[in-house]
Amino acid sequence: MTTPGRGLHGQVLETLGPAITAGEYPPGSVLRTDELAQRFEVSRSVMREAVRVLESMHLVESRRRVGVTVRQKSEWNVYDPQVIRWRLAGADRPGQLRSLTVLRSAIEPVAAGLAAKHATADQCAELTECALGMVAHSRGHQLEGYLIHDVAFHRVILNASGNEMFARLGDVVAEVLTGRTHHEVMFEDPDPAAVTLHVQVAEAVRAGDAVRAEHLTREITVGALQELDILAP
Amino acid sequence: MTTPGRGLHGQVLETLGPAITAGEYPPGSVLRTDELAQRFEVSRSVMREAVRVLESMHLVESRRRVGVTVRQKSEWNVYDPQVIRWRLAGADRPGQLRSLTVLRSAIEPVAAGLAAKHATADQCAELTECALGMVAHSRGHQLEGYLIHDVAFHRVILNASGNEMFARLGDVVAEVLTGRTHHEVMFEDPDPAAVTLHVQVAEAVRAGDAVRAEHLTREITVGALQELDILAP
DNA sequence: TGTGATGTATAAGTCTGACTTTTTAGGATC
DNA sequence: GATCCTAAAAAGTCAGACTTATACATCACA
Repeated sequence: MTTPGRGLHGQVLETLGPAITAGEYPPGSVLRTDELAQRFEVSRSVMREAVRVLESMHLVESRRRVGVTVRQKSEWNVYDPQVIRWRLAGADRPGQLRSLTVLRSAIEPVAAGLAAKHATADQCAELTECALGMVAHSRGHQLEGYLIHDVAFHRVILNASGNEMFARLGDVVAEVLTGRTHHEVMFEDPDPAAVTLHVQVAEAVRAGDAVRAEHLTREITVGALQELDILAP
Repeated sequence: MTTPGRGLHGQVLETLGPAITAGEYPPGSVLRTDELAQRFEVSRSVMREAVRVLESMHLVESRRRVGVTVRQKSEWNVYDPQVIRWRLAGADRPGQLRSLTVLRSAIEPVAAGLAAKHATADQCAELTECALGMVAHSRGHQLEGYLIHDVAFHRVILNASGNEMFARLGDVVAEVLTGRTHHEVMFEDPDPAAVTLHVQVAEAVRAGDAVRAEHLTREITVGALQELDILAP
């Protein structure tokens, strides 16, 4: 799924990044480049490049005479796909999934509304195809096939919104949906109501009915929130 | 406002980053590290670190025997605060502001709804204070004072939502609001209706009325969209 | 003519060692 | 006790040599 560590510095990041995001080095911890270089058995220049990347993600801050300090969690670039992957692979995976699901619930309905206005004929067709694929795989424990079409469906919606910021969340949504299917409790077939909603969203988008598309998508995301017990009493 | 180029590699990024995001090097363009190092009069190691940062932002891709290739715009990490700043400083500033405003319109209402449920007493007090500050500076061309309280208001909402993904958009919102006041057409005093809405949102959050807080905030963001002529007929 | 193996040039990748610069801690001085 | 000075520590910078992957061209063979 993920690109396997481009170069030596990439391999270092593959273990150092998750370690930091997992809180193994609590905020305020100070690391030294030389020591890290020894620990990972790479040259200083390679380790420096790795630190630069962590710094650009706002995970650490490098200062003279002090060292490489781990930043507060609140400063991290939590939208960086790499950071998201690291956190999803770590201990606070549940919390991360909840945060991302709430984010989805805010974005996707609006994206669907915009998609109803801006989607091309090709995108409408693709959307319908995805929805039909979901229907076709909604029974008889075909979870993998269902997931593929589900992910594709939401990607099309986000892309068709015409907003680049929304479009870039395709990977995040994919990660959340995949995570739900693979790691969370989901042995049974998907909720038939959810499947129907997807089909209806595709129809609404094709019909150019923005209000309806937004409303239906909101129902989908409410369902996602309920699965994680995120809802007001 | 922004940290002025930490280190030599940071200074290089300050001119190379904006150049790439501005499309000065179109996607597919190939740069060579050595050549760049010469152009910027820095050593190869410094230039390599700069390239690593650009690579972590998915602005470029570095491959052996080929060079440093500029990626498609659709691959960029558009949520990276640095990338956002670079783009806001460049030619496609208007488009960027529109994208971010649409993003706001999706996020902030949901954030306000969550804030109504999760805001602490301190946050409620701060919110009220901000709203009152906005009222106090809403007449007589006190745009700067108004802006400060406006930015603070939205930051509190996002933080009080309790969602880390929302909280991290505080800087983005600040950038959009500041941009609107400073660069766009805004000579007149703010719309009184908008000021009232902010006060009402503060009240709703304090009262724990999530639905009302969300609805009122949606009205605010609709106003922001209308200012940029983003709305369906 | 097309296809597959081979070779080569190229640019990134890596390592090392020496040097510079900034910043902080701690001591000396008043 | 406050201020200044000194020394050490760690990141930062640079130059040069070497390694490695790989795109591309060349050539042999079917």
